[in-house]
Amino acid sequence: MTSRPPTNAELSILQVLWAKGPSTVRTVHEQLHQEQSTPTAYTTTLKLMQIMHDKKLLQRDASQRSHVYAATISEEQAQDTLLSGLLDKAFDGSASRMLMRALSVKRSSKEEIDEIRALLDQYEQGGKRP
Amino acid sequence: MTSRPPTNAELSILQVLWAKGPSTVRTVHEQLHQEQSTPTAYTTTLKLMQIMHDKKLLQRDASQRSHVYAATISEEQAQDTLLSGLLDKAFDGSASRMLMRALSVKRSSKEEIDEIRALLDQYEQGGKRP
DNA sequence: TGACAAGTACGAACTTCGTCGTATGATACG
DNA sequence: CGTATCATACGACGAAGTTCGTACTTGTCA
Repeated sequence: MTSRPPTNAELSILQVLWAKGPSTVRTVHEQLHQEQSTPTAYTTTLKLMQIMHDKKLLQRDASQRSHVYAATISEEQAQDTLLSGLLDKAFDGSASRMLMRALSVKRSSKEEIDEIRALLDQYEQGGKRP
Repeated sequence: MTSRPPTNAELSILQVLWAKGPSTVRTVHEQLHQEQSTPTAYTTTLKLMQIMHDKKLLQRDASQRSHVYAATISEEQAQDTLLSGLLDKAFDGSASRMLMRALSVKRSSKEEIDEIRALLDQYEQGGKRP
């Protein structure tokens, strides 16, 4: 029953919805249109969102002529799905190994490094458990 | 020229090759066969590896009857490709944001946390740059 | 040498994703 | 009212990935 992680196109749509809250297809499409280097047709966005509704990735209010869609999963949930997939597939489940590569890829600033340290401290304090 | 990241099936094959070094299709297939919950036919592995050779993901020595294949990219390179894709797509390029989710997903041990801290120290010292 | 084992090559089918065109229905407004 | 506008629904298609069957080639060995 575990459905697949959101695809790229789905993720783009979800991101608009997370940022703007419940929106019509028109709104989402226009936002994407600005971001995309090679924009797509309106009906592409529409179909994608309909499919996502079938997949329960979106819920919709069809009481108005222009249906209003909202994400059914949070950004964090989506990130977790994607991340744990990658963690398992490519890093043997090791978060530290993954971070090591992430740092090598990303060339993080001193600020970000410090932020990560703070995160670790916080994690050790808060998220403790038997 | 930037080709796509390796797919899941391709990644499985690469992992065998990374672990065992240059190998025949037979060797790779038998290894996968053990790991897979629903094993695939020999010719599937063969075809995949042929395609990967076309894509330059594998190189091969065809001097013997059983061709010997080897990965043309390192595990680290593949991880970087996958990771930077996910970082861009889902985390707005922020390594710290990603780590935060990774920790929440993975429930890391104290040992792993310490390891990450060590990594950060090392990163700050070594990889310094203007 | 002839038959069997084991290898490669290749085409075909199926799935998922992403794309779009077109049909059809509702709304507004002159 | 009639027509232009804007929405949804839906079918089709191409690319990519994955799977497998089958044909062909090559080596082995009794």
